[in-house]
Amino acid sequence: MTRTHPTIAEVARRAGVSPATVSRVLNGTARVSREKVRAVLQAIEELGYTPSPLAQSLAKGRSYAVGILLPDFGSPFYGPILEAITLELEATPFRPIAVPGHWSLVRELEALDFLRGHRVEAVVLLGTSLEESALKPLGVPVLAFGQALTGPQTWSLVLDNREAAHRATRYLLEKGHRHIAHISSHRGGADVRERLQGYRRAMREAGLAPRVVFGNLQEDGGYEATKELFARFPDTTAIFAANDQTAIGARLYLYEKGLRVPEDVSLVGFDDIPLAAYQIPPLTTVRQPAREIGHALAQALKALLEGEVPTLFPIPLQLVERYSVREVGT
Amino acid sequence: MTRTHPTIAEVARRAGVSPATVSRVLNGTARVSREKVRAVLQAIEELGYTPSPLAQSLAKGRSYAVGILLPDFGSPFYGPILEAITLELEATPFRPIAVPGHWSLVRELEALDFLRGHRVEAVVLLGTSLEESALKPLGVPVLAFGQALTGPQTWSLVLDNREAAHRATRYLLEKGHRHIAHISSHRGGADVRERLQGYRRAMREAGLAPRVVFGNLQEDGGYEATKELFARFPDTTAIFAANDQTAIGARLYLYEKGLRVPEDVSLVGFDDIPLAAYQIPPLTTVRQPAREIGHALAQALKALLEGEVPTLFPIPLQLVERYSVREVGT
DNA sequence: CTGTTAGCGCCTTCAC
DNA sequence: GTGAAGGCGCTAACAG
Repeated sequence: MTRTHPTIAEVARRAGVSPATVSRVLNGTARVSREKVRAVLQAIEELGYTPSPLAQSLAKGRSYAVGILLPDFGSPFYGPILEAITLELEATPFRPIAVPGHWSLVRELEALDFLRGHRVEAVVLLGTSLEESALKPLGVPVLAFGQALTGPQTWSLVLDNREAAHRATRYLLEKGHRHIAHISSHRGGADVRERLQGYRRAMREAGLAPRVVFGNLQEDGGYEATKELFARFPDTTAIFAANDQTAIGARLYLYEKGLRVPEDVSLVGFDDIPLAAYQIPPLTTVRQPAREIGHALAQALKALLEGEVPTLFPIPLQLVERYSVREVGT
Repeated sequence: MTRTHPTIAEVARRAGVSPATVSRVLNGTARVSREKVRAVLQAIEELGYTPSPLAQSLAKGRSYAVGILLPDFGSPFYGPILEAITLELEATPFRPIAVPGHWSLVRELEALDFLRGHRVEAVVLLGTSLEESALKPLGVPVLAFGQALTGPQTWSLVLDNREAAHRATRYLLEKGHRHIAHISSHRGGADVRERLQGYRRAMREAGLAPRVVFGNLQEDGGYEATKELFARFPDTTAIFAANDQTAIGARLYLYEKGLRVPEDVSLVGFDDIPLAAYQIPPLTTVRQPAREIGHALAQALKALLEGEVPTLFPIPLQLVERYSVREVGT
């Protein structure tokens, strides 16, 4: 805050009008005579005046801020979603305050406190694992993605992870695989658990024993989990990973062990992060379209902020067939 | 902004003291008797009171906000740097306002206006391509990374991109490569241009003709640029890409054309994004350590905000040898 | 149409 | 130690 910021009073004085009039031309709150408008505009120009959002918020009684809670700014999945939301919000008077929860529940709660303190008018939750009760004190509408939250003033964009994971596993089954493993995680939101359930169901239906190991949803976790996987189940021919980063970590382990993809081991990811299509071989994965998700969320957000009830029609999850899966003889 | 937020006046009334006293216990501005402290604390607790940063900022005359301008929330390189800075700022009273410039100069200027409007107390520029003159109206200290800016109240964390690119190219030269291409970009900041210069110099010194094509610093641009590259120079045996994303795009093109890495074509990237180590084969690249960069920036920022002069000691750029380069016979 | 008067929620003198 | 005022920059009635 520099002392060099002119205030509305200075503009008023220079234009020979009252502060209220300046405010009026600024906000179009009421008609002002052409002459005064000109004078005000000119004064604003000359002074390089910009209204202080701080003061405006205080006076108007609203912050025009919306909180966006995501796990990590560096996430190749959530980063692009945040980008998409931000882009759409630019055309509105609302300004996003993005805060990372660093994959930790306490951090997420702190972040929520922070947002509450800043009087955000709505909150978007991306991939959190919050309890519904934690949202109570917020007192503002909440939009969740990655976990289905219910409750008053709470809406969720829920994609059918269970079904998609089931389909992905069946896909592997149909390609003739029998020894299919899943790399899940204890970290992450409900979506990750649902993928595990979808996998489990498909395996059960096929009369096969599930083989599940756990990572951290990051590349290193995928690598380690795969190491463990092959130590326990050396005959695994296909891996379905809970997300692309995990799949990419798995890929490296396979590479180092001389196991070819897809010749020796088939690999399926989840998310379709930008880099998935650029893996070697290009990764077959379940696509969660960041752009569309961001769009849907932003639309709902706008509705919410205008006091309307948002419509969150679900986005279909599609398996994108690339080249990391091969058909095997039964 | 909900009407349900208790104010300092309500706390005061409930505690049987004056608002000033509540403020004092809140900020430790002056000694308050033990009893009143207790009463105030209790009232705060019972009411679930949280001070409004808005009002505090207005009253104190400072925003405690710092602006962070980056190209894109989805960037695998800048995202992690933002994450690192944010993490370090959490222990301070300052709150980052991150805004994406979307790789466009006008957007960057708009973002600057936005930050100025919000009275940020300092600005961090990540990978922008702003003119020094654009910073003038900001009126707050600026910290730049990715382009060396000079001027009053302006500091830059400058890494020697030219030298690093020179070394990367020499590395390829020493491995026996002669037909070395560089994929640069017209997009991006000065650092990208400096890499081009470093490459050019190394080639010149070796008496070789440079072969340069341009992408957009994203994967798709790397792919296209490589296509163009091989159309024009089919005998290329090594590619030095201006960043990892470009290298990864190049990698896909090579894969599709049946050119093996590193057997047929060697590849070197720049940045060492998290996924670089997980490419197949793991990508040899010039490491720009996100964590350290974030740390250095955050430290300088703190110094700046306390009115000190920041010390921005340069961070060395190291070539990380992995497996995407092979030695060829001369 | 436009100026005056009150705040928004909080902090900071200034007296007591 | 503590309360009463005044003000941060702006908007929103309220009178003309």
